[in-house]
Amino acid sequence: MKLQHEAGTAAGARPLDNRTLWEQVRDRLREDILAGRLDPGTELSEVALAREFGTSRGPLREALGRLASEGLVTITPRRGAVVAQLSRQEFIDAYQVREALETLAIRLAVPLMSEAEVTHLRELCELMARAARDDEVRVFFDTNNSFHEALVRGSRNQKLHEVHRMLVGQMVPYLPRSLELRGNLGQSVAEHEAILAAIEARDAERAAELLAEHIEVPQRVLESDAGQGLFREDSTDGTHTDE
Amino acid sequence: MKLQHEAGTAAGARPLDNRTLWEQVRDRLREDILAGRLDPGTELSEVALAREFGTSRGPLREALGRLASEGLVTITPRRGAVVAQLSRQEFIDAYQVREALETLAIRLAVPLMSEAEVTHLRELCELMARAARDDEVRVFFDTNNSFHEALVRGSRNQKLHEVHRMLVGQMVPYLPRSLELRGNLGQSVAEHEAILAAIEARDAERAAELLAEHIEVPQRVLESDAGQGLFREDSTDGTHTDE
DNA sequence: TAGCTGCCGACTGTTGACAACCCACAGTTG
DNA sequence: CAACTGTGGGTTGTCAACAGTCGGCAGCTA
Repeated sequence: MKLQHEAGTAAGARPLDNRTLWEQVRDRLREDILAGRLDPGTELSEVALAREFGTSRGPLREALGRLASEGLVTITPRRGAVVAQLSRQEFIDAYQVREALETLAIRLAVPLMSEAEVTHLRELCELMARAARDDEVRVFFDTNNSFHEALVRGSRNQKLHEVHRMLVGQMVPYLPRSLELRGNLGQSVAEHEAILAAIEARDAERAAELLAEHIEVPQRVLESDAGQGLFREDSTDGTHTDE
Repeated sequence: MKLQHEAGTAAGARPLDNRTLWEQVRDRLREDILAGRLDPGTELSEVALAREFGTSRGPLREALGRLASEGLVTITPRRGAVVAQLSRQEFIDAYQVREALETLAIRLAVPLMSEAEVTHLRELCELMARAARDDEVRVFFDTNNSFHEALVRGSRNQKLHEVHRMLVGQMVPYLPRSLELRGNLGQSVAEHEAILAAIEARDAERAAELLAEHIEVPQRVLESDAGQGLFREDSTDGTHTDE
């Protein structure tokens, strides 16, 4: 093996912009979707977007294709691409899977996380508390995501991290609205603090239980009657691409 | 809404081949990888494959891109594509995630599966027993996969099914070899039968426990010392595409 | 001989054009 | 008036060609 390869370029010698065009397009589109600037169901015309980004249709097709594999857009052959829509059932399904993933994550993470990582969690928790107090839903939402992602990162499981990010990515466009459903943010903050306490006590089992309960909250709300209008009603095809 | 849209074409009126070229290419490449006809690390040249399939490079690039998002191939910008390789650590990681997913699946599936589905599981179990007796590793391997997939399908959770298929797809090229590590196939058959018994008794909790133990078997073997030469040693980058 | 420099071949990234397809709309027919 | 059919605009699918980049090799220099 040579001696190049990552880990050597900390900062200051970055290769300018070695990314290809379609990678840049993909990342920008992903950002737009995740930030809510592109609502689910929005049609994504290749020519229009190509004009907008100043490229040809090639890189755009490539980008759309990747985002489709991530579940962020839905491509129908010869019909075009739209920002992915989740039916209520699909969203509930995703929530269940997410619960299983994060439960695994916290079980792995509790004995593995460093003090610094736990401290970081505490900071995020305090940020959430402040955002809840000031009713800054957007900040609360982002911090909440950071908290859960930090947990997953703490598991030291790369595949878990990948799968989790993909799944959460699909849910993100709907999360702000489901957060509002959750009722007061205060309770959510309390739940996070309880989880954090269990982590600080290095009690993996209790942390996992609390996390499972925490994640189940919006799920129950959805399974009841509230929040009917958030999702499209027909459950024909959602994201599946083949077979 | 009109009255077209799937659900009307059961069989016999298929639209010949409405699939696009790149979809066909993707599916054939995926088959080749999953069936082991293309070993991990094999270089996938666009021009060579385009000639082989009789298309231009366009559809091929598209297909390779999708497979990359599925984790089946690894694309390095300006360097080309290779069949994805997993490090031992990544494989262990995937096994852990798979365990969490299938545990969730069986918990959901046990109260939901119909008698017909359980019967199907029993048939698969018997097929595995026969394959194990005759030492037909390939048949055993395929049937084993069918068994686990049937469990996931029984959960009625679409997202779970998607994520599971993606993950298993990444593991498949390495599974036959890890199956050999597992030792005698007989024990595996016994484990499956125990799981099936718990399902037939509609005991979700016991089924989940047994399944977790069952999946952990090859994991433990890997974490010990055996099977060192199966994976590449460097753990630089595996499948991650960004961030 | 060891190390560096510059070229060369091969590959991928990107583009623009052409062809095929789908949907919507208008016109026609009963 | 309702339903069907033909046409047109706009979209995506595919192709072939061009341009840029990378890695290896030959040749030069010390």
